[in-house]
Amino acid sequence: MPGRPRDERTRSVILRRAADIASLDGLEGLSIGRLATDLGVSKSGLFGYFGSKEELQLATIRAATAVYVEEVVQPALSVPPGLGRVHRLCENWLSYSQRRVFPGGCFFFAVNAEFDARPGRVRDAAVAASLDWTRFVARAVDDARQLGELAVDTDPDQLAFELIAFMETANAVSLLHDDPNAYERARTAIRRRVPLQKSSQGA
Amino acid sequence: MPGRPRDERTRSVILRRAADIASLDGLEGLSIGRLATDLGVSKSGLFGYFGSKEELQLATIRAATAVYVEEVVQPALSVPPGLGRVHRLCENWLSYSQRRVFPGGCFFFAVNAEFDARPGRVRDAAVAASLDWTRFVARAVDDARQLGELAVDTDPDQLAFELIAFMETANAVSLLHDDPNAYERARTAIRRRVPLQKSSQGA
DNA sequence: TCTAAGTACGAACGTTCGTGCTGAGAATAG
DNA sequence: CTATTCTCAGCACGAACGTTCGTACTTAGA
Repeated sequence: MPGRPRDERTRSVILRRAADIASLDGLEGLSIGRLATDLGVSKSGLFGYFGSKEELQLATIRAATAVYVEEVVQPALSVPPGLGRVHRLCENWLSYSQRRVFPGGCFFFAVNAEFDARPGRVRDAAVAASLDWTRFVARAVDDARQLGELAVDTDPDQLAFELIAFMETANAVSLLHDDPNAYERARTAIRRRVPLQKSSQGA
Repeated sequence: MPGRPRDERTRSVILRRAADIASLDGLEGLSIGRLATDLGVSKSGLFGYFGSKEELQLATIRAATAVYVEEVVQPALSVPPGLGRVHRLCENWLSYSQRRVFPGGCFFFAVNAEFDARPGRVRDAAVAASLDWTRFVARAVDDARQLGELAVDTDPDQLAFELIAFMETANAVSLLHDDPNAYERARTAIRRRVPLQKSSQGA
């Protein structure tokens, strides 16, 4: 049973690179031999860290999740609940995608599209991460609603759907058409959909 | 019939199946051996139709484009320009995704996400198809605007971005979370963003 | 009927994939 | 110091990949 007691720092270096590659070529396009060559270690040595390709893929998703939480989620939690947090959340996401924290744009956009029709543990992990994120956005929206900063009859899931749609499409368009305007389009759409300040129609 | 290229009907059967597989597993996950086994022909025989994997991928994109045009674009052209056509376009797209014309949802959503960061002819073809579609939607929106059915200061590219965002995200959410509500969310978002009938705020 | 063209086949090429096994060398315990 | 443990590189394996090749078989035209 290999995989466990190895150097933790080396492991995280491997996984950070794995996430970069996966954002570009997908988690299937990520091959152990190529990753090993890339990092200047042997294929079997790297393999020993994980024990199987599927474990490597799952570990890569966990590592990417940590980056995502640090880049997008955490800094939004430092803002009090309400519209401010909603906007901060969206801006963090757009910045995370635009700055190419992963060279292939949002890691999860790539992986979700790759595994959305392939059963297995990797898909399950991707689905769970996506669900967490969707709920987090909906919660932030609902907080703002309950604080009276959005109309009482606002459907948090519906609004979260629309905000996520703008963000992910900005990511997609920017990558595919190398069009930096995509992010400004998303920002415009978000501003149009969600008021910047508390409106006068609170409950 | 000497001199004729290989049987055109067989070729299109191959490509239709290739598009189905690619919508599920991507154009890289589409392997010649598997496709041949799937269709009950020899690998080399199938290979002879295309000459290289890249040519097979390009031909598959062309075949999928034909399906897309027939399912989404053509029937929208049968309704006169204006808001009606815009709504028809969106509804055709959502129906095409929801009915799983390709078993993995929208073929182009899968392929675009797969190749958005990989240079090459396949990417170029995907980009071109995406650009055509985006312009087609923006044109339909602009037609409606010029007919006075949308506010004169409507930005067609911006609105097209938002509509496409709703549609593609419905496709993604439906696949990943097996959530049929996703399409209704998109329809709700579209109705909210684009009036069903000509409003009173025309130019 | 004979010939030429052309399709589709099986076999095999070299490469890369994921995955085991083995053995050298470093680290650590007594 | 030796003895044990752990890590990683090297090598080999079988399978699958895209691709090439030689060759039966089919068919059109002379």
